[in-house]
Amino acid sequence: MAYQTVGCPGLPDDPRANVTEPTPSCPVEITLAALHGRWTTLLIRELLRGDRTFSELRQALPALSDKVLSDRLAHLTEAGVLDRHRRPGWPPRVRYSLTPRGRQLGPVLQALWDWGAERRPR
Amino acid sequence: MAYQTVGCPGLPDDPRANVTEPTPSCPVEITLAALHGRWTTLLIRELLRGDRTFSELRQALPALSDKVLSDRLAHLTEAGVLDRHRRPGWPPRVRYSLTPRGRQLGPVLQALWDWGAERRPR
DNA sequence: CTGAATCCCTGCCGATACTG
DNA sequence: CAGTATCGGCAGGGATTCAG
Repeated sequence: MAYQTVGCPGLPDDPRANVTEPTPSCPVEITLAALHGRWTTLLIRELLRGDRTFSELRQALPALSDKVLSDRLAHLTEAGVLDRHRRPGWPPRVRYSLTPRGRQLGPVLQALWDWGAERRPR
Repeated sequence: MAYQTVGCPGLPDDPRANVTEPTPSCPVEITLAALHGRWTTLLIRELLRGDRTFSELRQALPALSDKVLSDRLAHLTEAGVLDRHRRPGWPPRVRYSLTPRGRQLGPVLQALWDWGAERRPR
Protein backbone atom coordinates (compact mmCIF):
# COMPACT_ATOMS: atom_id res chain seq x y z
CA MET A 1 0.00 0.00 0.00
CA ALA A 2 0.98 3.46 0.76
CA TYR A 3 -2.54 4.42 1.11
CA GLN A 4 -3.26 5.78 4.46
CA THR A 5 -3.93 9.36 5.27
CA VAL A 6 -3.76 12.37 7.43
CA GLY A 7 -5.33 13.09 10.79
CA CYS A 8 -5.31 16.03 13.18
CA PRO A 9 -5.38 15.11 16.84
CA GLY A 10 -4.70 18.25 18.84
CA LEU A 11 -2.69 20.43 16.52
CA PRO A 12 -5.01 23.02 14.96
CA ASP A 13 -2.10 25.42 14.53
CA ASP A 14 -0.17 23.31 12.13
CA PRO A 15 -1.43 23.86 8.58
CA ARG A 16 -0.77 20.20 7.85
CA ALA A 17 -3.65 19.40 10.19
CA ASN A 18 -6.07 21.00 7.75
CA VAL A 19 -5.28 19.36 4.45
CA THR A 20 -8.33 18.33 2.49
CA GLU A 21 -6.80 15.37 0.74
CA PRO A 22 -4.19 12.71 1.37
CA THR A 23 -0.75 14.24 1.04
CA PRO A 24 2.70 12.81 1.71
CA SER A 25 3.70 15.85 3.78
CA CYS A 26 1.17 15.09 6.51
CA PRO A 27 2.91 13.68 9.59
CA VAL A 28 0.24 11.04 10.08
CA GLU A 29 0.68 9.88 6.56
CA ILE A 30 4.45 9.88 6.87
CA THR A 31 4.19 7.45 9.76
CA LEU A 32 1.60 5.27 8.09
CA ALA A 33 3.79 5.20 4.99
CA ALA A 34 6.71 3.99 7.09
CA LEU A 35 4.56 1.24 8.62
CA HIS A 36 2.97 0.46 5.30
CA GLY A 37 2.69 -3.03 3.93
CA ARG A 38 2.04 -6.49 5.18
CA TRP A 39 4.69 -7.89 7.56
CA THR A 40 6.16 -4.45 8.25
CA THR A 41 5.12 -4.14 11.88
CA LEU A 42 6.14 -7.72 12.55
CA LEU A 43 9.59 -6.95 11.21
CA ILE A 44 9.87 -3.90 13.43
CA ARG A 45 8.78 -5.93 16.42
CA GLU A 46 11.49 -8.45 15.66
CA LEU A 47 14.12 -5.73 15.41
CA LEU A 48 12.93 -4.06 18.60
CA ARG A 49 14.13 -7.22 20.28
CA GLY A 50 17.60 -6.74 18.87
CA ASP A 51 19.69 -6.77 15.69
CA ARG A 52 18.99 -9.45 13.15
CA THR A 53 20.47 -10.78 9.93
CA PHE A 54 18.49 -11.50 6.81
CA SER A 55 18.30 -15.20 7.53
CA GLU A 56 17.48 -14.70 11.19
CA LEU A 57 14.49 -12.65 10.11
CA ARG A 58 13.56 -15.35 7.63
CA GLN A 59 13.67 -17.89 10.43
CA ALA A 60 11.62 -15.75 12.76
CA LEU A 61 8.95 -15.22 10.11
CA PRO A 62 8.95 -18.41 8.06
CA ALA A 63 5.92 -17.52 5.96
CA LEU A 64 7.55 -14.35 4.70
CA SER A 65 9.09 -14.75 1.25
CA ASP A 66 12.59 -13.58 0.35
CA LYS A 67 11.29 -11.05 -2.07
CA VAL A 68 8.90 -9.37 0.32
CA LEU A 69 11.45 -9.46 3.12
CA SER A 70 13.93 -7.78 0.83
CA ASP A 71 11.33 -5.21 -0.21
CA ARG A 72 10.40 -4.40 3.37
CA LEU A 73 13.98 -4.05 4.52
CA ALA A 74 14.73 -1.70 1.63
CA HIS A 75 11.60 0.30 2.33
CA LEU A 76 12.32 0.64 6.04
CA THR A 77 15.92 1.58 5.36
CA GLU A 78 14.75 4.23 2.93
CA ALA A 79 12.31 5.51 5.54
CA GLY A 80 15.13 5.98 8.03
CA VAL A 81 13.81 3.27 10.32
CA LEU A 82 16.73 0.89 10.09
CA ASP A 83 20.39 0.59 9.17
CA ARG A 84 22.17 -2.05 7.12
CA HIS A 85 25.61 -3.19 8.16
CA ARG A 86 27.41 -5.30 5.61
CA ARG A 87 30.05 -7.44 7.22
CA PRO A 88 33.12 -8.15 5.03
CA GLY A 89 34.19 -11.67 4.15
CA TRP A 90 32.43 -14.83 3.12
CA PRO A 91 29.69 -15.81 3.43
CA PRO A 92 28.14 -12.37 3.18
CA ARG A 93 26.39 -11.29 6.34
CA VAL A 94 24.18 -8.27 6.63
CA ARG A 95 23.02 -7.07 9.98
CA TYR A 96 19.90 -4.96 10.37
CA SER A 97 19.31 -2.69 13.32
CA LEU A 98 16.82 -0.01 14.18
CA THR A 99 17.98 3.58 13.97
CA PRO A 100 17.21 5.87 16.93
CA ARG A 101 14.28 7.08 14.91
CA GLY A 102 13.20 3.52 14.29
CA ARG A 103 13.31 2.79 18.00
CA GLN A 104 10.97 5.73 18.51
CA LEU A 105 8.34 3.69 16.73
CA GLY A 106 7.98 1.73 19.95
CA PRO A 107 5.45 4.14 21.47
CA VAL A 108 3.58 4.28 18.17
CA LEU A 109 3.20 0.52 18.07
CA GLN A 110 2.23 0.62 21.71
CA ALA A 111 -0.58 3.07 20.95
CA LEU A 112 -1.77 0.85 18.11
CA TRP A 113 -1.61 -2.18 20.38
CA ASP A 114 -3.51 -0.50 23.19
CA TRP A 115 -6.44 0.54 21.05
CA GLY A 116 -6.71 -2.86 19.40
CA ALA A 117 -6.38 -4.72 22.68
CA GLU A 118 -9.45 -3.15 24.26
CA ARG A 119 -12.60 -5.18 24.25
CA ARG A 120 -14.81 -4.45 21.31
CA PRO A 121 -17.89 -2.65 22.68
CA ARG A 122 -20.81 -4.61 21.46
CA MET B 1 -6.16 -2.89 2.06
CA ALA B 2 -6.27 -4.62 5.31
CA TYR B 3 -2.71 -5.50 5.06
CA GLN B 4 -0.82 -4.23 7.99
CA THR B 5 0.51 -6.38 10.72
CA VAL B 6 1.35 -7.13 14.24
CA GLY B 7 3.87 -5.53 16.53
CA CYS B 8 4.95 -6.12 20.10
CA PRO B 9 5.97 -3.02 22.00
CA GLY B 10 6.28 -3.96 25.63
CA LEU B 11 3.95 -6.87 26.07
CA PRO B 12 5.95 -10.08 26.01
CA ASP B 13 3.36 -11.80 28.16
CA ASP B 14 0.58 -11.62 25.66
CA PRO B 15 0.80 -14.53 23.23
CA ARG B 16 -0.44 -12.24 20.50
CA ALA B 17 2.88 -10.42 20.72
CA ASN B 18 4.66 -13.48 19.39
CA VAL B 19 2.76 -14.40 16.26
CA THR B 20 4.96 -15.26 13.33
CA GLU B 21 2.66 -14.05 10.61
CA PRO B 22 0.05 -11.37 10.04
CA THR B 23 -3.14 -12.31 11.83
CA PRO B 24 -6.40 -10.42 12.35
CA SER B 25 -6.39 -11.18 16.06
CA CYS B 26 -3.30 -9.10 16.75
CA PRO B 27 -4.20 -5.83 18.46
CA VAL B 28 -1.84 -3.84 16.28
CA GLU B 29 -3.41 -5.27 13.19
CA ILE B 30 -6.89 -4.62 14.52
CA THR B 31 -6.09 -0.95 14.83
CA LEU B 32 -4.37 -0.74 11.49
CA ALA B 33 -7.34 -2.49 9.93
CA ALA B 34 -9.66 0.14 11.43
CA LEU B 35 -7.49 2.94 10.04
CA HIS B 36 -7.03 1.14 6.80
CA GLY B 37 -7.54 2.77 3.44
CA ARG B 38 -6.93 6.09 1.82
CA TRP B 39 -8.92 9.00 3.30
CA THR B 40 -9.73 7.09 6.48
CA THR B 41 -7.66 9.14 8.90
CA LEU B 42 -8.84 12.36 7.28
CA LEU B 43 -12.42 11.29 7.85
CA ILE B 44 -11.70 10.53 11.50
CA ARG B 45 -10.02 13.90 11.91
CA GLU B 46 -13.10 15.57 10.47
CA LEU B 47 -15.37 13.70 12.86
CA LEU B 48 -13.13 14.43 15.84
CA ARG B 49 -14.12 18.03 15.26
CA GLY B 50 -17.80 17.14 15.58
CA ASP B 51 -20.69 15.30 13.97
CA ARG B 52 -21.04 15.52 10.22
CA THR B 53 -23.54 14.55 7.55
CA PHE B 54 -22.63 12.76 4.36
CA SER B 55 -22.67 15.97 2.35
CA GLU B 56 -20.76 17.92 4.97
CA LEU B 57 -18.02 15.35 4.72
CA ARG B 58 -18.13 15.61 0.96
CA GLN B 59 -17.72 19.35 1.24
CA ALA B 60 -14.86 19.07 3.68
CA LEU B 61 -13.03 16.61 1.44
CA PRO B 62 -13.97 17.62 -2.10
CA ALA B 63 -11.60 15.24 -3.85
CA LEU B 64 -13.17 12.23 -2.13
CA SER B 65 -15.63 10.38 -4.34
CA ASP B 66 -19.10 9.32 -3.21
CA LYS B 67 -18.26 5.69 -3.55
CA VAL B 68 -15.15 5.79 -1.46
CA LEU B 69 -16.79 8.01 1.14
CA SER B 70 -19.62 5.54 1.38
CA ASP B 71 -17.19 2.65 1.61
CA ARG B 72 -15.16 4.31 4.34
CA LEU B 73 -18.20 5.21 6.42
CA ALA B 74 -19.50 1.66 6.19
CA HIS B 75 -16.10 0.27 7.11
CA LEU B 76 -15.66 2.57 10.10
CA THR B 77 -19.19 1.84 11.29
CA GLU B 78 -18.47 -1.87 11.02
CA ALA B 79 -15.25 -1.35 12.99
CA GLY B 80 -17.15 0.27 15.83
CA VAL B 81 -15.55 3.63 15.24
CA LEU B 82 -18.64 5.59 14.34
CA ASP B 83 -22.43 5.63 14.55
CA ARG B 84 -24.99 6.42 11.89
CA HIS B 85 -28.09 8.37 12.84
CA ARG B 86 -30.75 8.48 10.17
CA ARG B 87 -32.98 11.49 10.61
CA PRO B 88 -36.64 11.01 9.59
CA GLY B 89 -38.29 13.18 6.95
CA TRP B 90 -37.25 14.60 3.66
CA PRO B 91 -34.66 15.11 2.37
CA PRO B 92 -32.93 12.15 3.99
CA ARG B 93 -30.19 13.22 6.34
CA VAL B 94 -27.72 10.92 7.97
CA ARG B 95 -25.52 12.11 10.76
CA TYR B 96 -22.23 10.46 11.55
CA SER B 97 -20.56 10.68 14.93
CA LEU B 98 -17.65 8.95 16.60
CA THR B 99 -18.42 6.29 19.17
CA PRO B 100 -16.56 6.46 22.49
CA ARG B 101 -14.22 3.89 21.07
CA GLY B 102 -13.78 6.01 17.98
CA ARG B 103 -12.88 9.01 20.07
CA GLN B 104 -10.19 6.90 21.70
CA LEU B 105 -8.44 6.92 18.35
CA GLY B 106 -7.38 10.48 19.17
CA PRO B 107 -4.26 9.39 21.08
CA VAL B 108 -3.44 6.89 18.36
CA LEU B 109 -3.52 9.56 15.68
CA GLN B 110 -1.53 11.80 17.98
CA ALA B 111 1.20 9.16 18.26
CA LEU B 112 1.25 8.78 14.49
CA TRP B 113 1.42 12.55 14.09
CA ASP B 114 4.23 12.94 16.60
CA TRP B 115 6.50 10.43 14.96
CA GLY B 116 5.88 11.82 11.48
CA ALA B 117 6.32 15.40 12.63
CA GLU B 118 9.88 14.94 13.82
CA ARG B 119 12.63 16.08 11.51
CA ARG B 120 14.00 13.36 9.34
CA PRO B 121 17.50 12.69 10.55
CA ARG B 122 19.63 13.01 7.46
C1' DC C 1 -29.66 13.35 -0.09
C1' DT C 2 -27.46 9.18 0.66
C1' DG C 3 -25.82 5.83 -0.97
C1' DA C 4 -25.21 0.93 -4.05
C1' DA C 5 -23.63 -1.28 -8.68
C1' DT C 6 -20.59 -1.59 -12.20
C1' DC C 7 -16.27 -1.09 -14.79
C1' DC C 8 -11.47 -0.47 -15.31
C1' DC C 9 -6.87 0.42 -13.94
C1' DT C 10 -3.12 0.15 -10.94
C1' DG C 11 -0.08 -1.68 -7.52
C1' DC C 12 0.60 -5.10 -3.82
C1' DC C 13 2.22 -9.53 -2.61
C1' DG C 14 3.31 -14.38 -3.31
C1' DA C 15 5.80 -18.08 -5.96
C1' DT C 16 9.45 -19.37 -8.59
C1' DA C 17 13.82 -19.08 -10.54
C1' DC C 18 18.25 -17.06 -10.82
C1' DT C 19 22.88 -14.16 -9.36
C1' DG C 20 27.18 -12.01 -6.73
C1' DC D 1 24.06 -15.72 2.46
C1' DA D 2 21.56 -12.08 0.70
C1' DG D 3 19.37 -10.67 -2.35
C1' DT D 4 17.11 -9.51 -7.72
C1' DA D 5 13.94 -10.71 -12.01
C1' DT D 6 9.82 -12.00 -13.62
C1' DC D 7 5.08 -13.27 -13.66
C1' DG D 8 0.22 -13.61 -12.26
C1' DG D 9 -3.74 -13.08 -9.15
C1' DC D 10 -6.35 -10.17 -6.63
C1' DA D 11 -8.00 -6.32 -4.06
C1' DG D 12 -8.11 -1.10 -3.54
C1' DG D 13 -9.88 2.97 -5.29
C1' DG D 14 -11.62 6.36 -8.83
C1' DA D 15 -15.39 7.58 -12.31
C1' DT D 16 -19.76 6.96 -13.71
C1' DT D 17 -24.34 5.56 -13.38
C1' DC D 18 -28.47 4.19 -11.00
C1' DA D 19 -31.73 3.63 -6.81
C1' DG D 20 -34.49 4.48 -2.16
